[in-house]
Amino acid sequence: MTMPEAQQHESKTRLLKAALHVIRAKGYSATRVEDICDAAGLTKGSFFHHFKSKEDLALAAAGYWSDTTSAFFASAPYRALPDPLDRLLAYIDFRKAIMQGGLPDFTCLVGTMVQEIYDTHPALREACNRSISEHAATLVPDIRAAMRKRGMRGKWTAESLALYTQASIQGAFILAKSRQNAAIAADCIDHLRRYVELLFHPPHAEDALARLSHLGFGGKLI
Amino acid sequence: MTMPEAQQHESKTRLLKAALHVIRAKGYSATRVEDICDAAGLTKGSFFHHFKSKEDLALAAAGYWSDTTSAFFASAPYRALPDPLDRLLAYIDFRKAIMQGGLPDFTCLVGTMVQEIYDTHPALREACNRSISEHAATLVPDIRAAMRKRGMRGKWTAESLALYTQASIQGAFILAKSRQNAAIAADCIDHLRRYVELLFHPPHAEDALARLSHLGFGGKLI
DNA sequence: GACAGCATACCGACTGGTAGGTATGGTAAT
DNA sequence: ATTACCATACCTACCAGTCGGTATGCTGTC
Repeated sequence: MTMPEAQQHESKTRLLKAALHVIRAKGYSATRVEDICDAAGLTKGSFFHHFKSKEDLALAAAGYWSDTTSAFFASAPYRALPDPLDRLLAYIDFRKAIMQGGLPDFTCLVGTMVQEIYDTHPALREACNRSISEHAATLVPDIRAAMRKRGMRGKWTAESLALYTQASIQGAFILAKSRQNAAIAADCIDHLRRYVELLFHPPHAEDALARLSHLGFGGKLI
Repeated sequence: MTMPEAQQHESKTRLLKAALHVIRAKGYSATRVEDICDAAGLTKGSFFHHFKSKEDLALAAAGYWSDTTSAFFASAPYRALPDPLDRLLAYIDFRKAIMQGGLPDFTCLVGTMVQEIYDTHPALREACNRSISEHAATLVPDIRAAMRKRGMRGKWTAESLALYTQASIQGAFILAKSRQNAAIAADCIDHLRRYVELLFHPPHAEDALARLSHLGFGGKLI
């Protein structure tokens, strides 16, 4: 958690917001600090007054990203649902619903950056990792509660499922970028939702029996 | 498909192989052509003799990547399995098994590049897209055959499932990079495998009934 | 088989533009 | 008047791409 937004000067948050957009469009290495200044309507004087280097800005941007996104999800309406599994599924639906506008508008800043810098900028990598891991962690209580509610005896943990949702979403962004088309990302989210449904809502016994009879095992149970 | 490897001069493939490794470690924008030359043990003179620009190299690298990976998977032992679903699951197991060595060794070149350049290098983006899409397409016949074999009436298509496997794998790489640790990627692949199993091997009726009874619906069927 | 003629392959110094960062100065607020 | 904020001008390292040059073939011709 970085400093509350209200205390930051407007220019600083303008630079941060500009950074989010430009970096998501061009990647970290390819964005010049002047690109960010232009997008923010400021100059390098202002930039280097608020940030001591380009990497310092990236660190601040990762923190800003974490703060704004976590506030965004925490206040989303689906959070009010009473059932934990419903909340988890609604989270997935929400992730799909907010894929609006251009790719740089809904794509993940830290997922984009970490690919370029994981081997060369350790501090920045760790900031990205924190952002992803903390977001995933917000899903864990609901997953755990849903598991307990149905007495699940899985070979997987709530933590690993939470991280897997993030992997699916990040991968969906990569496909969307490669096709320059958000539709494929929505398809991926559908698969992710289906996975969670299958994990927690296994097919009804009717279906299972029908399927067994289709395979030649029918009647054994009855 | 680019030119057969045998016809290319050794130095050119040395540069291409070096590019695969360096770009996967540092990203496209941050790799200097001299980095690639150093890794290949050659000089810029040789580089610009074989490639007319850095982007030209990246295009060639994407083609080389497609060629070598598709040959690699086509000749993998699991391809000999008779059942299409077994082949699909074995593909997933294989993807997990080849996650060995450092991250730049098993990570995806085109998935890494496309994040940086999708908005600024259209030709390169398209090359990355071709590589991903063609690889995904190799899974479609097996998925389709497995669906037919069990008379599946899914709301999803073989193509979308094939692409989703790629999204999961790409996302797993992002998590692995952010944690500097391949183990998390393996966990993600386990979830992906579980999803495919659940899609094609729904739980046995015994389990389903047990679960229903646990929820208080037991006995209705019998 | 020797030699001319030419293409391919490679080297490494050089150039020109670029971009991160600095130095300096000006303005408004406290 | 001191400090925070921001703009302009400037510095300098870096890096994609160039270019002159060398070495090594390969091909036909006498």
